[in-house]
Amino acid sequence: MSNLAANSGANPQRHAMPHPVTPIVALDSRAIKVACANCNLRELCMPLGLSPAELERVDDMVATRRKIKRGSALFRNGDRFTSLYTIRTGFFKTCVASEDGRDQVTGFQMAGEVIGLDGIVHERHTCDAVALEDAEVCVMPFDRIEELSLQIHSLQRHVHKIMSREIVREHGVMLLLGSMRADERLAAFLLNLVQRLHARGFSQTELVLRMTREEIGSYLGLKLETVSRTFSRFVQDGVVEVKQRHVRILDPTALKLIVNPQVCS
Amino acid sequence: MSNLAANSGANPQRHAMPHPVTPIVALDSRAIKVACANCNLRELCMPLGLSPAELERVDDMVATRRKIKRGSALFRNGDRFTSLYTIRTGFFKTCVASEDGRDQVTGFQMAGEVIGLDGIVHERHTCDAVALEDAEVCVMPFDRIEELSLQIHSLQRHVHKIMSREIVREHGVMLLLGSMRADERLAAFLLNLVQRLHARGFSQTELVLRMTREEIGSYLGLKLETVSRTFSRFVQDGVVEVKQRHVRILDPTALKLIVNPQVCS
DNA sequence: AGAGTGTCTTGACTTGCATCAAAAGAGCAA
DNA sequence: TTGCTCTTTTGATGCAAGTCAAGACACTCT
Repeated sequence: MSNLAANSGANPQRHAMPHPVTPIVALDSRAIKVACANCNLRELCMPLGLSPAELERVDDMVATRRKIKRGSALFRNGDRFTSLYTIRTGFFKTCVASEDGRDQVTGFQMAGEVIGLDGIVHERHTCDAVALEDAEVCVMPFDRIEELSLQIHSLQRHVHKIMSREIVREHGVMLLLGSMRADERLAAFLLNLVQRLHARGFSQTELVLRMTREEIGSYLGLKLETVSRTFSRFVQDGVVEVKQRHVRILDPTALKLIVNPQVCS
Repeated sequence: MSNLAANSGANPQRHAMPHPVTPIVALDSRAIKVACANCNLRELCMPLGLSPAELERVDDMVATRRKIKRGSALFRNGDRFTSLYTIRTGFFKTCVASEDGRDQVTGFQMAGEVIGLDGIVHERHTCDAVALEDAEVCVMPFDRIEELSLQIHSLQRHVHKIMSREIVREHGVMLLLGSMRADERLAAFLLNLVQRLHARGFSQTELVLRMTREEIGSYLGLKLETVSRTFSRFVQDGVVEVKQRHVRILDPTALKLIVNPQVCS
């Protein structure tokens, strides 16, 4: 069964990293002075090419940082909207609920990604953001973001891009939910996760799921049993190795082929 | 079968309007000078409370207007992004396609709504916007929008809200696609359409679908046969009257109950 | 009016996923 | 350790929606 089990340390992904990729994310943050200027997530959450002077003002924009314990919420549906949040460490899910209690995970967010955009329209949040592991976020009061965007042109553009990116991402999810089969959905999900992790310096082939089968199912419009069965089928077919939440992708091409039946890429 | 058939004139919805609601939309636009200042869609697409001076500058922002024939595209996936568009008249669908040719309608847009937000991130559009009937849009070059937002604070806020609204709307679609049955989806779809039409001065109970069953199906993650069958079931149950694309809602409460099994509202 | 095309409805059958149920495994506290 | 809970897997069965196919209907163009 290989050494997947051996990776069960505090952060298996780091041990598993097989490439000479500089990790953009330093998960132990004690030593690092917390300021945008020397934050290694900056290129994920801030526009490039800021002058030192501008960087300083952006630093002022980030009011505080906030730690969220695993399982508790950064904000909930109905909460007054005040700020956007950039994830420094940890992993979140966002979910909406219908009046009759059904709920739907709308996304999973990791370091460098921004949450809270849903709150802007009505000055209230319309979904829950729950930490799937102990997390820390930068709190950026939206008033200040708007103020500063008036002065730093590239920040304004950046905010627009972040929102547009979210819209495009959701288009992709709609495509997935509207027209894919269970195995295609799960394959697309795994590829997306691993690609985002890779962009943060982690392995391209190995990952630890921070969410339960039920949460994956909710995101993908499937029941947890279906998620589990589909994982099992992937294992049978030699496409991935799964040990609980540890997943190793053995055959990335096969996964891509599952998502995209005809054309390989 | 009642007078549904009698409504097949040029614009049945207007005849059908039963309330003393001032129509915000004037569908015949010949007489009206086209300028934001006296556009009756302004309160849908622009922030409230602009000064006359500001209004004039907003007018300058709207570079041109553009007519799109039924069936042709305002923009297509891959097109260079330059502008956002506000619909003046007509009806659009937006759709994305996967590499292997499946496609998914991501939304239907009507007068006063803004399309093109998807293009901001990568300066290219990632979906097609196709007119479902002859249409006219206001072309707003995005550069100018950003420029003017620096000066008109409420415009900046407005742009943010429009994007956030789109994100929230898509959350709703994800909930629908991820966790609802066919009848719930179709009921939610009808209620949403009629609600938006009502906000534009049309009937709360009667509407003309501008799209085919297949397009509805694509949007709702269903096959056209399922859409058709579900319509038939609604008719059988006396919830709606359907004659081709003319739909009359006989029992709005029943529709709401279908969407929201437990709690009536 | 008639032919042609695109759209919609309906029926018969199939299937992918949900549901229900049971048991195994992992994690945690006493 | 034992007991408890939460998560995951797997099996048996049912059903909602998909697929395939035929025909009806509506609209357009000659």
